Amino acid sequence: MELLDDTEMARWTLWKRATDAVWDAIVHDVGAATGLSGADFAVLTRLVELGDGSLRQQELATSLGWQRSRLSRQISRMATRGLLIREADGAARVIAITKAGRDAVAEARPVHAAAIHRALFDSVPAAAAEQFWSTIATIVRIAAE
Amino acid sequence: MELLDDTEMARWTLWKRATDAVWDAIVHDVGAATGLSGADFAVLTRLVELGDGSLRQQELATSLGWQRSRLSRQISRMATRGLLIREADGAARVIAITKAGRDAVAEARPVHAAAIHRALFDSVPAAAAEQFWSTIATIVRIAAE
DNA sequence: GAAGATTGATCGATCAATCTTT
DNA sequence: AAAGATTGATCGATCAATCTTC
Repeated sequence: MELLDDTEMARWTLWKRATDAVWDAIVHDVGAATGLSGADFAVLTRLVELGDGSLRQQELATSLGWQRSRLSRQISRMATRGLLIREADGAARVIAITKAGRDAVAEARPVHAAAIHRALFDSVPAAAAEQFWSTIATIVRIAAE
Repeated sequence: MELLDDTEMARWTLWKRATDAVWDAIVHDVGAATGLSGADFAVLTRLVELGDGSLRQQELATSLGWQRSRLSRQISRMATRGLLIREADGAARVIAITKAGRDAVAEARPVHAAAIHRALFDSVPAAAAEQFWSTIATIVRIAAE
């Protein structure tokens, strides 16, 4: 029945604040520049990178790690805003990015990249980078078990 | 107008997955053991640690870094469940933990601590710890600017 | 009926507007 | 009016139930 000691509590608080602050900074910058939410951006980049503009909804869900219903609603909202369209293919749906969606993601990407550099990469000293990123990789592996 | 190169993209994806996985693991374990959400747990531990059981709503909001309205609604839900009570003090409110709230947080704390160890601390090699946590501290400082 | 997707119900978060006490 | 808090409206997330196409 152990609890966290002071150092551990401080480290946990630090971790929580760091992870929130990085995400908030990126969402803020991308949103301010383009009006896209984190979810919007995630969907659009997958369409462009994995599917060259279109993907089956199923594949999109898998690559995002989202529930079907969440993606369905997200797509509805994005379709309303003209960022993508839904095309039927039998029982399946193919989601295709529109011109407006491509424009938005093209505008967002450099902002996204710059925000990640500023909020995250720039704080990791070059000398510590290897070690740091390998630790993060270990965390993913263990935490997701 | 730079974008992320492959290594950077991989690192960013890794970071996002690691931070999500750690939080999800902790929320899952605490929720499964006690029925408390991350927000419930955050509120209750502040009451106990900062206020020895009760705090002005204002102070609670500040220490959580939450908007007034969010806290107000969270407190309403928690009061309904008997985890705390609201007491008027002029225009202010004093939030006091109940017996049920104390029991819940007492049950949750060791689970929370164990989850943090497993999902986060155990993945940071002792030899890299100093360096790692000081990098996280730098990230907080820079990202939150 | 199995695979793929959407919908209803409900909960949680946020903004702006409002109410209350001093 | 200022400080403290709540409420209405709306958006987003999740679960279970439902609809559609094969």
